[in-house]
Amino acid sequence: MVKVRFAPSPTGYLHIGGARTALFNWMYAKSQNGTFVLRIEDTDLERSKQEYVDEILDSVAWLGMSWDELYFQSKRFDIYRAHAEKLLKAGLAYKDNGAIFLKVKKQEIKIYDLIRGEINFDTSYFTAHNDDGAPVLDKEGQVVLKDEVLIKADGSPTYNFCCVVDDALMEMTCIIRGEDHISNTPKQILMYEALGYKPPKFAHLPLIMGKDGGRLSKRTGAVAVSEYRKMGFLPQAIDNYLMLLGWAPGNNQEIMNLNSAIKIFSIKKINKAAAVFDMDKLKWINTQYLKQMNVVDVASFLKPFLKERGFIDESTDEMWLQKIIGLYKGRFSTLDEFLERTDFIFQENIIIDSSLVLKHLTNDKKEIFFQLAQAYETLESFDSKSLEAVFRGLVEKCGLKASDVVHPVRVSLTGKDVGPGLFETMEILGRVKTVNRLRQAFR
RNA sequence: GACCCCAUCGUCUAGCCUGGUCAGGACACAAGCUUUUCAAGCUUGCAGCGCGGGUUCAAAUCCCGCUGGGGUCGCCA
Repeated sequence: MVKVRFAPSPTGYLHIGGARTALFNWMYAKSQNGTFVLRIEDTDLERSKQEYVDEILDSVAWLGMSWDELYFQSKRFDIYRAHAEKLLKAGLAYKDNGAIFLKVKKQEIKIYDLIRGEINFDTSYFTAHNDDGAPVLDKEGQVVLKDEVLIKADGSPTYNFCCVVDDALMEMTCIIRGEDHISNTPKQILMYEALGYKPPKFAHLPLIMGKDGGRLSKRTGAVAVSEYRKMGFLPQAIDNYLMLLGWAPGNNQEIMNLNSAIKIFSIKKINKAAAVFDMDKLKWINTQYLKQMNVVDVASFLKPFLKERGFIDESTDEMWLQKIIGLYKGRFSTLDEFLERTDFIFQENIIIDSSLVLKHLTNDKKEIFFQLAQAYETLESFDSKSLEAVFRGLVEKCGLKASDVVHPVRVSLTGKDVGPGLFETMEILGRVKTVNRLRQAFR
């Protein structure tokens, strides 16, 4: 029976790298019909915050990962202490300055990694080194090994110790975590051995890097899952993108939901090399999911955001909103982009960039704008077909070309020189805003 | 610096284990079609096995070295 865990520390928001680690753990558990545990590593009482715990739990759930068990290390301090005492009694650990240390002797440590194969370490390298890189030696010329802290002087247990005790007690079968933990692994193996527990298997995931090749950070873009949520990414899209970072479903398939993915997921097929996070591809995937969704679902996804900005309220016509979404489907990859393109619909007044005014709202268009406003004001049915018919009629009468008027009108109505079909746009905008904006164009 | 990990188009990757298909797909980019513009869509194009040695009839694939990148060196997690 497979059992794995995601063990975040609530000293910050869940970031995209952590989310991917959680995802691979979750996918592995699900693919093996195993158990997925969420363990909050809040042993650092100073830095751990409840708001981060809430945010992490919320983000994990939002991404569609459900956990079978939930633990908080802060509630298990007595367990860690008991284990330390046991080592003390067995003579494998000692007390010094209030802290409890595990004695480390020189030895080779072999770890088996499901992704990387065998990795070998020598405990001599745990020691401090001189400036020239040589290990510190004692009087007899032996390397001075640095013993591992189990319990700190303030009585709180160390990360490595809690991790080992918990992973052993919770009977984890495989530890899937980031590559940055490789160097912790030999220290932890030592603790497993001292405690008399059999070490689990390990799988160290390649790291996710920013565009600059360095670690993913705020400098290279958003890192918190919650930020992506606010930007209007769909959880399915983020899951899909994240699973592609270091793993491939095969058959040249890329768009794949979690349910299908867990059927074919294999931990051994995970890549060894670090991957660069590519926002463009994430956006593209988000677009793919948005396009697969029907307007009703997109509407319910968008609504909370639109409400928050005061763009819509309870009285907003549902059909009207769906019509807008239908018109813009395929034209936006995230909520942010949607708002960027449709703000003119929701806002009372628009600001037209002066360069667009200069280019499109030239005085020779004044007359046709006047006539259009006049005609639209009294047009019986304000639908795109009628609007277009009137438009073409008037334009021809004025001896103008439709395309020469379409763009200026679009600019006057939307403040943009690009967008969906002009007449559908008018229909959605409605008579009042359309006529007013046509009139205001030359004021 | 020491130790550890890694190395296929600009990016994500398939192929590597079990050497022999013009190294396949996707994003991005470019061009064309379509169109009142944009986007979408369709078509096409550009672009890669880091370098050097081996092993072999044959190497992206196996071995070694180099170079390059990343990670870790806390009584943080």
